[in-house]
Amino acid sequence: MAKKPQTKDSGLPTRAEDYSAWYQEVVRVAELAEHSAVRGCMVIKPYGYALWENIKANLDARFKATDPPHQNAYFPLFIPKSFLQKEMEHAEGFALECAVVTHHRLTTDDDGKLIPDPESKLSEELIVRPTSETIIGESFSKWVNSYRDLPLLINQWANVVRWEMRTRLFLRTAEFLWQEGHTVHADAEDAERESLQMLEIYRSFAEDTMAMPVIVGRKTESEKFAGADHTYCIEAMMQDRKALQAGTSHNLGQNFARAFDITYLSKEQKQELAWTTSWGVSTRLIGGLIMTHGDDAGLVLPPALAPVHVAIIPIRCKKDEDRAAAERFLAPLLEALRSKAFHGRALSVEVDYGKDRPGAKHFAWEKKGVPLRVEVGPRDIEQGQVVYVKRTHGGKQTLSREAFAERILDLLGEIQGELYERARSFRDEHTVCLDDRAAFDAFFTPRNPDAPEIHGGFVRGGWCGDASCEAEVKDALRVTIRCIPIEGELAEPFSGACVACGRPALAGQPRVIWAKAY
RNA sequence: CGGAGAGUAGCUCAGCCUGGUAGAGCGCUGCGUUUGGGACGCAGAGGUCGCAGGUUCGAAUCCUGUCUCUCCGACCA
Repeated sequence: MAKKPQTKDSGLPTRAEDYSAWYQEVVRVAELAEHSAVRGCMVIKPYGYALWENIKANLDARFKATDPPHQNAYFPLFIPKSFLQKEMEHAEGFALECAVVTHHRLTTDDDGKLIPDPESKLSEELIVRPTSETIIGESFSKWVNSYRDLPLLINQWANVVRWEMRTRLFLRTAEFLWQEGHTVHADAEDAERESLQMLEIYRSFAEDTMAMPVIVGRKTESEKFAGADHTYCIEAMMQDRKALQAGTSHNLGQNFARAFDITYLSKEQKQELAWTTSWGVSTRLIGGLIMTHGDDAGLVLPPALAPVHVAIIPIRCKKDEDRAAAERFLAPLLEALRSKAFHGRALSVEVDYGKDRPGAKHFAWEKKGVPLRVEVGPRDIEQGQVVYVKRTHGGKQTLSREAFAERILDLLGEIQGELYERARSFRDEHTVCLDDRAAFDAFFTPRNPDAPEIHGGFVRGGWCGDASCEAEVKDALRVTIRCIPIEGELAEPFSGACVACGRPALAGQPRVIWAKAY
């Protein structure tokens, strides 16, 4: 393992020193996940999984709250190879990273070692799902008969496997957890409406719940999902100024309906080919959360998703009578706090009666990103007050016990807002409009190529629309077009030149977002 | 999958060059003293040195193979 530089404050490498080491240490010290014995796969630990459960609960409610609502279902982990064969463009997109099941039984060889039983070779190999369009398409072709069956709006929460060569906890693992929505529509307009509706849910979840600002856009041909007509996405900027695709929504057109014969009888008594969409977000969002809000002291969590909202650290609680006094003082406070809810979730409050000294407890909860830490000592009990520290600022404040209980939702709301604002100004500070290739190259080139410092960001620049131009930039600088913005000022048409080649930018298209990406 | 680095206690690492049978700090357990931002004393537990072969009287150390992780590329949510 590479040597990890340490700072004496937090024991963590700093982001500026070594961003990658910082990320990995935050995942470790916050007890989110660890590497498993299986190559490329992670163990998600209870605190990390609690975060995922909160993400899941929030999104699940949003999916079910649409009109008409989406419903959850579950489809098999294994996909017959022939299903992938039916939509080759899609299959080719995943071919390089598929796990293939070839046998269904083990036996022992002459040395007593376990081997796949040659007698048990499958007549048709099974692919561990890298995504489920094909197997769900097969079901949908049976479920959809009439225009009355449409729209069909299904989501599944599942694990998927993509045999990645290079993995990083949460950001890219061979197996990951996600949700994948799959829908069927009577016409192109309704499918388009659906893919945009789900994109908007992702945007508001990212911004309102994760406090992570995103750019809403469309992928270029070369970046879109294989098999889709077009792909929408939300793109966020991490603190190393690289882009993270945080969610995607695909309008699949009639590609999968054609491959899997998803047809319906219309009102006009005609057999019609349906239109489908798919959309998903994954445990990668947790990586995004870490890299959007984390600081050199560790994880920082938005209150809307934090597994623990408030950590209470009693001072002097080892002796029975001291602990009893603390418990008596805290009982009404805990009751008041736990009866409240933030972003639809009851407040989670932990009292740390552990053996460590108070300072050690502060550091531990700070590393875990808990939004508010509260300190209650004998002096506070005497005066009926609590001392609290916001994770976003660190200064100690004092409030009466009752006032704190009354203010709690405001405090959490302030933290939620501060995190969003901080992330948005960071992104805006590192987003530039450029029209000149030399400036573009300089922007994306580190001063020290041997140990690249954090550099670059988002460039808003013109694009001629030519894929070979994209390829040339990617080859030269590892910079790609993250998206073509479709919302707000960013989506205003641009009539200048392509920042890469100087030819006129595509008419009616806005400046596109160029960046290095995860 | 290419290039580079690294696998020794839960974590961070020393020991390897020059072979002689396992170390430190932190963490963990017990007892005591402590407790308002990483406490201290005493006593303990914990490692077939990534794995498999080989050389040797003897391997953490030398050789071969293999697996895994990290970083940089290619590919990708």
